Amino acid sequence: MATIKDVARRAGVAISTASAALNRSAPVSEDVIAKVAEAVRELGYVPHGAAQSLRSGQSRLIGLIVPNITNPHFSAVARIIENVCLSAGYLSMVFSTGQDSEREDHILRMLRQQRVAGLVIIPTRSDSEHGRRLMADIHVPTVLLDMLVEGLAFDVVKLDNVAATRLATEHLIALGHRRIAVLTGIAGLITSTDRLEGYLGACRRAGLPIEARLQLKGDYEQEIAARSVMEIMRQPDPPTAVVSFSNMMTLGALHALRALGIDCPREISIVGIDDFDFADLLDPPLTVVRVPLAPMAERSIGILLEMIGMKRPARGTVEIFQPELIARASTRAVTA
Amino acid sequence: MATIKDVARRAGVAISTASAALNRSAPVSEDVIAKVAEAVRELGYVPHGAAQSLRSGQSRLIGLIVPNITNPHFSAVARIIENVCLSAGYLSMVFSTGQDSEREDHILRMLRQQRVAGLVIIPTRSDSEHGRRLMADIHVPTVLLDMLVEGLAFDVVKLDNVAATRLATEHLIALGHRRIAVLTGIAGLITSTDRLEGYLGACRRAGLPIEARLQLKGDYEQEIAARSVMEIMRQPDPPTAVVSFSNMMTLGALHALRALGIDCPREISIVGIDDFDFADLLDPPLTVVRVPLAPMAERSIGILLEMIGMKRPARGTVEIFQPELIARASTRAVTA
DNA sequence: ATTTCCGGTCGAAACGTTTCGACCATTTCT
DNA sequence: AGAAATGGTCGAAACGTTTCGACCGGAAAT
Repeated sequence: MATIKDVARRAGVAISTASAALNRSAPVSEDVIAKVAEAVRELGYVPHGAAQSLRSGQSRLIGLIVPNITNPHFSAVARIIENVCLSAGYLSMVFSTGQDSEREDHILRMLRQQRVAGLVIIPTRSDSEHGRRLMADIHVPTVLLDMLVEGLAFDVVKLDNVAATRLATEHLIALGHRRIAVLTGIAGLITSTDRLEGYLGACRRAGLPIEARLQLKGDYEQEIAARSVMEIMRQPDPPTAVVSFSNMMTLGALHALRALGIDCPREISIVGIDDFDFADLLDPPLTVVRVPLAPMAERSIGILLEMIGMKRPARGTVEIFQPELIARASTRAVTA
Repeated sequence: MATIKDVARRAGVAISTASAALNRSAPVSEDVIAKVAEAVRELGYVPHGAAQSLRSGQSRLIGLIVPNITNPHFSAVARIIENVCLSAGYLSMVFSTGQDSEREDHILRMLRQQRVAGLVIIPTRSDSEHGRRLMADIHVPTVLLDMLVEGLAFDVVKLDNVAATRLATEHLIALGHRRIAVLTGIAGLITSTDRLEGYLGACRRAGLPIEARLQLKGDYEQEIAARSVMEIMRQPDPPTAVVSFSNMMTLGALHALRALGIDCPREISIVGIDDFDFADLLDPPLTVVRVPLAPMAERSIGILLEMIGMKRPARGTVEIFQPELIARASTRAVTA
């Protein structure tokens, strides 16, 4: 494969001149620029990224770490970040942790080996121990998306999670529901506690009793959510509505209800956090709280590229985006 | 950041010995191995991928190029390939072409700059001109997934596309349908022509008339499919069933029908190629032809890693996987 | 007892870039 | 007219690895 040496020889100039011509990193005559460009074309020269990276000490690689690329929520993020990176001359590398912190370690290590220029992470956990570990393992500019890790100097782009569940819960309350279950997320995650707080706050403000049994176990994935819904619906006094913390858990809940022969929305209402492409094609079309994902993803990669470009350190700023309720058919006034 | 030089100094050995100890590339005493490992731990040394890649002439990067990572079909592929790569010590880099061949060029170029060790591609087109261009641009082991490009020496892993639509069409015919529309894919793609052939063959064998107007325009995405369905359903003598070439187009069709107030499956049956997670939660639960995606993806990356590992050239082999019909509620016997 | 072999270690070259100081003509300033 | 600045070019060093040939001492083979 052709190297810059071949290009230089063909263009009849020194290697350093060819390099300068390619990168416009020093004054070069028009004549030479043209000859170099010509040689590049003829030889099909493509610079060797590893050599550039080694010498210059910078890479054009951006790491993106999400819980699961298979989830429409995260693949949408990946697509946006890929686009922004590509048009800024960077390359994004996406990885799924699968909520496995060992795997997260491994990925982080591989990315470190590649000397990525920066990282966008949707962390698996948000406790301070995990935060410390992240801080220790990461030596490049990093933006946390969707999730705040306690007391860390990373920049963060996130949703107003309290507002998200407040919107959802108040919507149900306005429809007359009084026994509202909530499908919670992984315990300890700030996302989960915030969303729980939004729900609890709305209940309290409406004078609804807070029942522990209505706080269903979940992990943001389908299966456990389905099981939790199964259980509660078999008990006496089942809830008349459910607030789900994620779209995958909403699907799990629908599966469970279908298996039990319970009709949504006639017998139970469901509202989930996070809209997605097919939400309106489901049976029933889902009422959801929409997360402004695209702007959030764009902003996060924007901040990251700015940090990299201007060599500016993390400021620990937190940008918060507001959710919005989209009422469709999975919620309905309670029929006394 | 610590280099192998630091590690060597700390362990009290030569750089080359440290390297040999790390890679087991030459006999090294147990004693030295231990000391080097110790030094690595103490310094938090992580090898510089670019330097390794530059010197050794090989990278541990695998490129994956799909039409759109946002499509559940492709994100599932990405996840599988990521897993296999990671456990084989490689790193996968996923990119979406968005059916844009200029963008595909750009991506290919960037991957070439990174000197990826190999490529898994789901090509945007399959005509021979595109094939030639691919062949010219690609100088690394490559496996084509899901799509055969005419007369090329790449190894290919694909679905039996003719069988897929044959299964779908015969299912509808068995239910008594005689005016069966087909939502076709991008013209010129071998996938599309194969699928069309499967449909036409089934129709012919059943003695159904072939009507050109029933072959609806599509591009594997939602929007155009929706428009095509809108149009045909407004004409006299609309079809009683539709075979869709992709899950996204099936969703588009569903949108269109809903907008027109046409009930599926009462007034029209739909069967789509490619199952996905939510297919059974849609309204109605979708009858689909399942594509054995996981085995296909695993096989493709398996072949690729084998080619890279054994330095064996492409053999131009084609491996074909068989689809399977999953009958759910979107298809129903025609009511005369 | 001499040669051969082998485990273990080392120094140096090489991979393909970027970057820096040096150099040479010109031009511009004083 | 001489000094200083400027545009254009070059050679060489450096980035952090891997790899190769050379070396050494001791064990095995003759």
